[in-house]
Amino acid sequence: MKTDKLARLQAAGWKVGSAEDFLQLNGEEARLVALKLSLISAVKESRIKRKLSQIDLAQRMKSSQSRIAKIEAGDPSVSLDLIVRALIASGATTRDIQTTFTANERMVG
Amino acid sequence: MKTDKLARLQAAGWKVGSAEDFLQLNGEEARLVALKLSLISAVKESRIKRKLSQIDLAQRMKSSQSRIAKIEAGDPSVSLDLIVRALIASGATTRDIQTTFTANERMVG
DNA sequence: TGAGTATATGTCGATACTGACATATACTCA
DNA sequence: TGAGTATATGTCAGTATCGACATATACTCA
Repeated sequence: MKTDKLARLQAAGWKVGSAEDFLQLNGEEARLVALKLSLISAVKESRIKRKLSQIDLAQRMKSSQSRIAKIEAGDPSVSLDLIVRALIASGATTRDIQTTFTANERMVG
Repeated sequence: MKTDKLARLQAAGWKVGSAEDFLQLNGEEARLVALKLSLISAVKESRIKRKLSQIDLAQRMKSSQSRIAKIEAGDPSVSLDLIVRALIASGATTRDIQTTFTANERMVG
């Protein structure tokens, strides 16, 4: 791609891809996935700790038992939003959430 | 609603709502919103700190300038997933993210 | 054994979210 | 003034994600 055209595209607000960008993104994607996995573990841990069934937790966050199962199974159809909602609804404390985040970040650097 | 019907619904995995649940959810919803706002601030801070334009950041995460603007404006069409992606892509360090989380949790209790 | 309870898996229609794209506003600086 | 650059706002079609729902599997315990 010509440099001037690239500059014009960038000026207009477009994303411009490259192999390097792709590799970089993979590293960041891995970091996000690692974070999700940490939060998922925290959800199950928090739920069990408070002796809540999946149905109990589902009621608390107005979701369904099958969604909770999918959250804990790491199903790809589950968003970070939903995971964090579940973590909050499960009664995880400030410190629980913080610790999860910290532990995850420590792992992935 | 009859109790036995409620029990059957619960056994089948359904959510069952109530005014109390609703109020509880609002508190948890507020907590999630507060978290999002903290992370949004962190994105802008991290981006500025590293002297990246919105276009630069958009390229890094294969998104568009307009999306970054919407993230930073707190547009309701932006998910937690996207905010965290932006935060990671902006080059926020382990400590930055951790600090954001800690500060947020301290605020919301 | 079989009834009760908890969890897992699969499907579906509705909605939320996405990047792409156009365009507007705002702020340099020559 | 006006060209260049950064940010903001609005729309849209495609895709991701949602809760709802059915059903399967697994584990107690009487």
